[in-house]
Amino acid sequence: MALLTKAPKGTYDLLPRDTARWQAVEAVMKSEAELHGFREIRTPVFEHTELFLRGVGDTTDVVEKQMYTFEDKGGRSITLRPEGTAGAARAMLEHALYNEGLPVKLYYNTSCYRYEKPQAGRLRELHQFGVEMFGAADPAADAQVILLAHGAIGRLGLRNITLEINSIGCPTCRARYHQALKEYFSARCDELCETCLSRLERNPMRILDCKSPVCQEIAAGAPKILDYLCDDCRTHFEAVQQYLTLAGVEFTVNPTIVRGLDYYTRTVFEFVSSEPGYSFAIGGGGRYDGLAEELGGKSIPGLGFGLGMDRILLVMQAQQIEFPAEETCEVYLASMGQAAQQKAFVLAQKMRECGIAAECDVCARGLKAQMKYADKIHAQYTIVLGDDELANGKAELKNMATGEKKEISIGDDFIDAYLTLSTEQSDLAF
RNA sequence: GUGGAUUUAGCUUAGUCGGUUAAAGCGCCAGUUUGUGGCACUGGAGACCAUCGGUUCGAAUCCGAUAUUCCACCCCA
Repeated sequence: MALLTKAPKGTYDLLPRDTARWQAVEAVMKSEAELHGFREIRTPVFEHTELFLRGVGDTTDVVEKQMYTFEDKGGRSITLRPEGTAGAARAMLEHALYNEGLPVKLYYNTSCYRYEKPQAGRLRELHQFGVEMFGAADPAADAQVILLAHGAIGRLGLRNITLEINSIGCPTCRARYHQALKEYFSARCDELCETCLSRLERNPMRILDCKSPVCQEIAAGAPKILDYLCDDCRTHFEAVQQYLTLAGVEFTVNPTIVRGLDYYTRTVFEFVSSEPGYSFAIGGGGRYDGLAEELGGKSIPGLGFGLGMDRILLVMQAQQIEFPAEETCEVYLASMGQAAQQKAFVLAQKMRECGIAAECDVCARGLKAQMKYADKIHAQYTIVLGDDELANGKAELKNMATGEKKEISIGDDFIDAYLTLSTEQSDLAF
């Protein structure tokens, strides 16, 4: 039992009682993306391993330590996608979507896989909503993509989320900055903590947000990325901020945002939750102007973001954000005896054919049990059928909220009678 | 990957110093005189006490390993 009835580590089941909220969140994302002119793309769960080595970067933690990679029966090295951008970029290039007019604007809602050590909001199967825009190099594109994520987060009603942005420059100016950082920290390497010593070579920018007080003090005097941006990158970053300000979006510039994927250039951003117990990034993204070329395609700029659906749902739950009511049964047809059960069966199906959510007994239970069930599923109306009703061709339509009953025909005019009565009732409610 | 905690019915928990049929609330199923939900009452089902092993006459309880979830790192959505 222990093994067979337990979902694998770092995964979980989405149960019927939870799917409605997910659908609600997904609907907001989809709607916001489509408002911005993005269209859905669905790519395979697995790709050639090479795609992520080249695209995401073979020295990143995600690629080095966290990929689900295996050899298939044909000897190919296959990897479950650890993120969504590489696959979308691959598909865009493969199908030459850039010939259908620029920019190419894509969105997706998919699961990603990373071999993580799980914690709350850190899973091995995670769900991301993401968008990618290709062929737009202008800062207005950066601002629009950020605006899209910002809009979706706002529409969901999330609170305590801050937008943090940074520019990590182009490969040229970033290399100069890394060099300057290395020189600065190397001079004081005997004071740095052990972790930061290892960061010195791998990713010196990480030292900037080390939690050790000593490192923080040293980092405070370190060179700033923004001072090392080339003119083009600086102008671009300033323009992005200007657009965001024009749009009335609040943000802070956080020079320590680095992002863990190699493909990023220039603008990077994160949406960070400060909800107590849930202080993590619920989404992030940036520009990746070199990605398409790195994948062997034509040089085409790009940018996008990923929002962590699992984390967003966690925060929404923590903030007790209300979700729209679930679809519930409209009419429950209770019955007593076989003839009535058959009649209920037929009437329920007739209602469904007219688009009315109807249920009837399929457990051959007693009337009381059926009424309890109708209550449990929040049926709006019930109708009880028995020998008397079958004989008279009439039954009572009961409003479960008010207890009010009205006579209803169960003959050929049943649907019409129901529609008339239920309309009258809802009119009364207003 | 490192360090620390957690684990008892579907859920939330109690369980004394190791002592025999592991307890409660909620939920589920059924009944409360034969045709109507919510309230109340009564009853029932449901737990190899995470798993495997060890100590012991005896383990939910002590020890070990493994697993799970969570926390801090690492990293990230």
